[in-house]
Amino acid sequence: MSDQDQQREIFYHDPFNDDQRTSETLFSFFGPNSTIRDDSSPPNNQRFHDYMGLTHFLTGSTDYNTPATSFGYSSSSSQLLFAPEGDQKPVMDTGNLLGVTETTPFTPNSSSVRSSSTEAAEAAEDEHELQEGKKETQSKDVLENEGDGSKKVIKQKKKDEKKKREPRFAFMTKSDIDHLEDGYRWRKYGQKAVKNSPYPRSYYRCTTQKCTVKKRVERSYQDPSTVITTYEGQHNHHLPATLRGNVGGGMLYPPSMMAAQGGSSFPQEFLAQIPNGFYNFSGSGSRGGSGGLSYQQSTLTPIQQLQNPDYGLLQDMVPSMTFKQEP
DNA sequence: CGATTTTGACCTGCGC
DNA sequence: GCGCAGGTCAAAATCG
Repeated sequence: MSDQDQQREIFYHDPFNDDQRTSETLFSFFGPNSTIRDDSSPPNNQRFHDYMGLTHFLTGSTDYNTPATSFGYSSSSSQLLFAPEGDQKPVMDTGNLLGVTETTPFTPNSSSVRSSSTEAAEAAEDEHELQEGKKETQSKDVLENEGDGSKKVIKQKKKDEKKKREPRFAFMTKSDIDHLEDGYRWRKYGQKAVKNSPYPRSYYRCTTQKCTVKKRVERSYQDPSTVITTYEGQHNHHLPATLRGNVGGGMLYPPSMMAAQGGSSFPQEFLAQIPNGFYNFSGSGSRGGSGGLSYQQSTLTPIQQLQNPDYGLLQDMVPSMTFKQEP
């Protein structure tokens, strides 16, 4: 898809016309004065609970020592660009939801952003199904060559296994840290240079067995302070029981998060993507320290939700969101 | 010594 | 068909 198309088909979200529920529900819990709706307990609110767990994990992450400037409330400006499959490119400006007035225009011309939005959007196409027959054929060929092609056999098997395209969600985070802690454990499995960008893109996979969630992390070359994180898939497990530098669990939630534990109406799919790097918890002492509790909000900009036919639109995932199309 | 990262090779899809 | 770019694999290196 061309940039032109992308811009043409953008859908804007008007935060001012959002009902109050939306902002509270979706984003305000990220702030220190947030209010959390506690009016429902969906079956999957465990996911939300999981992310509450990231707090104690992050408590031990002082190694990263993110500057306050990167996570300061005042610097927050955010927007959400949805790039669902097909032609629609809704834009959701969440600046207001975060309690800030300034919003940063999304520039589709940014190649690094493009690589994460348009390309990811394109990647989200279910064209893999079109290739299915072809792949199967290749698979057979490889299997017949098992003598010296064990690697390829494994590769093909894995490819055959993942026919399903997982939903994706990308967002930008103002941070000096490339790989932001989110409570889950990730294993880096690749790194690639990004075209037109001096910054490489890193590929991570969730280390939990049978969990196929992946994420890509890259830094915007136009704004090196911005990290673009793209999640793909949904965790099928809780937070790892034993986390690096963790002592005990779940005792260091900030007030807003404590409140959130009571329940949430957030769809897990959405929540599963948001918290990455949203909070930076600095504990006292080094790794493993669990001393003073302080947290800072990072500047996070969700840029897209990439859905596939197996999953609903984000609007379905987050019913409380409303969208409107600019003329 | 197990877990994780690095890194070059390989595979695939797409545009020309 | 070819070249490019994105994505993945897996051996080697590194880390804790």
